[in-house]
Amino acid sequence: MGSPSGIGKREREILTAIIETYISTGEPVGSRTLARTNRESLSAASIRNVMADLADAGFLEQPHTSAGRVPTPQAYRFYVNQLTGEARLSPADESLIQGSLHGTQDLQDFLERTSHVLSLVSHGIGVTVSSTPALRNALEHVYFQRLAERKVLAVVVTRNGLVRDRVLRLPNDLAISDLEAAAAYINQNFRGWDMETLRNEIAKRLQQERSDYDRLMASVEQLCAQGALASEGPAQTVYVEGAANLVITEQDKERLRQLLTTLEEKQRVVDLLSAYLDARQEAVRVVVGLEDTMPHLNNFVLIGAPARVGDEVMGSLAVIGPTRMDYEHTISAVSYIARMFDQFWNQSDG
Amino acid sequence: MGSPSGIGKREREILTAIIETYISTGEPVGSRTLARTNRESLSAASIRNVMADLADAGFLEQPHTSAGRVPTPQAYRFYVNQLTGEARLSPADESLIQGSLHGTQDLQDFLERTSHVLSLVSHGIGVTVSSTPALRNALEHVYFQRLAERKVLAVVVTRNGLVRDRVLRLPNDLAISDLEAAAAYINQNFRGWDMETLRNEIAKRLQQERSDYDRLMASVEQLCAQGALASEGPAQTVYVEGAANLVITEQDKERLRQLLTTLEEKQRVVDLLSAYLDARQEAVRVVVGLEDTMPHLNNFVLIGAPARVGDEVMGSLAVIGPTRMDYEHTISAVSYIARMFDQFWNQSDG
DNA sequence: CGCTGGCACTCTCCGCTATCGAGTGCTATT
DNA sequence: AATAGCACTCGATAGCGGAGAGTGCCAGCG
Repeated sequence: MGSPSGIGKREREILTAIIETYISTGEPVGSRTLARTNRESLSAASIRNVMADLADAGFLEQPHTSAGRVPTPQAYRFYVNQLTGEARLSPADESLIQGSLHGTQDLQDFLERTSHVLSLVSHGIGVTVSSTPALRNALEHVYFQRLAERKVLAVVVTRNGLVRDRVLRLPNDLAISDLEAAAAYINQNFRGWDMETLRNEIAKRLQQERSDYDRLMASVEQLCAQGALASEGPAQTVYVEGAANLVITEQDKERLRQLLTTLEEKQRVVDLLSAYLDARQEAVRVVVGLEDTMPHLNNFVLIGAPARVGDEVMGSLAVIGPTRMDYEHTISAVSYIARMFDQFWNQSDG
Repeated sequence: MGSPSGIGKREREILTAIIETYISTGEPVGSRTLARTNRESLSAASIRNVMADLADAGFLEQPHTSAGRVPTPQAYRFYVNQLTGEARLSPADESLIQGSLHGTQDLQDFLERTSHVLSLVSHGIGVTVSSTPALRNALEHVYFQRLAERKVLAVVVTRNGLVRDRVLRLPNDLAISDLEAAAAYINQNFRGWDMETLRNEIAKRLQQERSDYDRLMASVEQLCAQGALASEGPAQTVYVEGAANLVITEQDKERLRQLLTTLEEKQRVVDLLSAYLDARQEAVRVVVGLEDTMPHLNNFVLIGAPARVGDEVMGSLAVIGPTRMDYEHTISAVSYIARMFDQFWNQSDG
């Protein structure tokens, strides 16, 4: 994949040069201009030959006959693979990120700020999603508050510091004491449990011990049935920022509209990230070729990483940007923030 | 204002006709086309005369000599004033709104959905903001959860159902029992209090009774100092949706970028709404001429209303759209949702 | 006196054509 | 195998001219 058979050093160098000039100029690059700008000057004609080969191999395309060549997704993949990944973030960007994230209070806050600063430094769209709580979603504490007749506020704190609140409408009214008992029962018995298995366990116990705990279990069951511990919760939080950057990138108005519409449908964004970002992988991942899953997103790349603390995945952060973007820079930014994330929570949890 | 001196019935009718055709076509309207489409057919020439007068009076403008006339902000204000406000929302829109808002759990949820549905029915930008809690912000319940050493989660439930959570870093560690005592103290003594006066009262009692409650009051004070009951809280929540609609409206790319950037800076949006939406007023308010406060927003209108339950203002909802938009329709939509808001909370609180 | 029709004039928009520049592919040459 | 030259293609740009829409003004009609 990284270096397909039949591609030698000369070809690789020229391909890289083409991609880099295309990224910086945005216009199809022709043999002549390339010959002029390139230091080890080969003649334009020789470059033409190489370009023809590269086009045959699927790395280059022509918008139309007699225009310059444009890199294909395959070319970008090649390019990304041969990046060293050693580029450092500029001090200016580092301090911008530090500044934006300073004083972060909790996960939601962090994700919101991150999506914003990502869009700033990458000139793309910054996207963050809190991890689907279905995975490793441990209960820290639950607490019920009676608001009105048959109306209860449930606040669930998960181990990773996510707070989820939800107003429940119950079929029967519960007294404050019932609620307190239910909360105490759940907190004592199930702290640290995964929400999903917790609900199953409660259902099971309900069967077995119906006679004993009758009143208590009835309350618990009623609360659970109304979704007090729903693991879907109020869906994942999704933050998308930097739509303005899209305007610069995209010339086709109709497509721009579609892109914005897509980004506003949060579920689509969640799907996109979860389709490509594997929670297990450690490093930054670059996906060229989003058009497979999302047709409007041809000519866009996803550069993302899981946001994790130790082993626990709390969410994902990503930049969606045009294929012609500064890869090294954006990759460093994403990985920098991902590292900051880990550090930040370790330091403040320890 | 509504009918400036020197403007008679004929002028009013023609002005209205001009505005309406401009709204529906989007193109400068000329005397000939107007003469053709209008039922009580005056000749084009007569209309020209009237148009010249209206232009002198500041209601119409010409993009260039020998183009049609375009309404000025002043014309829109006239137009909006003479609307009866009797238009009903179409059943389709009503059910769209009902459907989108069905199953709403809490205020944040409501505001988020509202901004979305507003953008859908108005083809503008839907904006909602939760009211600055500085006003009438009564404490319902507070609850503390120890997360780690010197790290405490504070969850504050306000009387209107807003839940605010915040992670506090304390200078000294507090035991779980300290936290429980502090919460109990606050809940018992200050339920229903305004957050601001509450903090002052605590400071006062701290002075007086230092000797007695020493340990308890120390905890309480520490928690307050770290902002457990901060009335600013994590700022107002702001929801902006429908950026895609902006794309259709706006032709100038640079301006589009600026608009999107502005809308992403939440504070700007809050400022905008609070500048024009008076919490005390009951009805829908239409503001033509946003360019005074926000230069990029020339050619945009704000149609908004406070979201209130009885006397309490919980937030505001608004549509920002191009000056040429369907005013009657949007006004009904905004007012419909504002009414639904009141109903919804009355019904579920009662 | 107000309304109307007519006329000359001014713009913008659209399509057509000619031209230019950048780029390609092929072939002859070193 | 690399290079230089040549003919050809295509997109972008500028200039031109006509069509359409609109205006202002003036003279005539009820």
